[in-house]
Amino acid sequence: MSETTDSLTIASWNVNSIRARLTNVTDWLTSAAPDVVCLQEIKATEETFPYEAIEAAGYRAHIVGQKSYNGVALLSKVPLDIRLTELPGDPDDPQARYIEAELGDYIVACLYLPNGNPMGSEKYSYKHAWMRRLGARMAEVLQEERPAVFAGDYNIIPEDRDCYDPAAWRDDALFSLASRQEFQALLNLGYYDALRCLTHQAHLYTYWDYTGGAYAKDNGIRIDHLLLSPQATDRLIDCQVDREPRGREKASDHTPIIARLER
DNA sequence: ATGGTCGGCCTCCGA
Repeated sequence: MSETTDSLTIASWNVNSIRARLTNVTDWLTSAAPDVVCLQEIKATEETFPYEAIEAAGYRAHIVGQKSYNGVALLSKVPLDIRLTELPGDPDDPQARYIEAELGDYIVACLYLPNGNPMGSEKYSYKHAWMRRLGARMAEVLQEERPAVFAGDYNIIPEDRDCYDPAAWRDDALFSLASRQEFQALLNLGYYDALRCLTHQAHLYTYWDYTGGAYAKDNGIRIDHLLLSPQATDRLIDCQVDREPRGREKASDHTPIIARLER
């Protein structure tokens, strides 16, 4: 997607360590050049985040960091105002999974929803509690009646067609009936799945496991999503998955998803 | 084919 003056491009990418992925990320920032980039699993803190390299690529970085695990970042070519650095609803939650900003009249949230495996574990109940907190926040934002983009790794496969082998994933926390229902509840608030608004492409997956040559066999799943408020949906021009970074050396297991909206 | 692959970090956990 090339830039135009009257549009805003917003991308989401789980990079699985910003330091291990640095050249892949800066190369992609230079070539794809989105205005705003939501990164997940940066696995870095303010002390270890490579601010200089990101700035050299033309982006200001705002991060919510954590050592070893999780961590989210908002990169932007244009100024934005951070207004939340944690998901409301549990002040004791120590995991770095949420950052929210304003950019003009837009609201942009970058989220890393818990994986939740194995089913029935404390991780699974944490995932579902986190999704209910996210729903409460998304309902609040909806009341502002502004264009809002909730971008991130949702760790949810919404439908059979978003998975190379639905039967194999039936009892996984990414595809359990309860997980899919909780994701549908987010849409039922009044949000739209950007990729499903405009396109009917063959390849919509955003993640391929590192094991077993999954990418070469296209054994993928679609778990990275951009959910849009009605006001953002009205401004949606295009939404694409960019598979190119997944095929490179030292790739993340996820690949970026990008939307273009009227500014 | 009862395995397989990453990243961080410290010999295992999370994905």
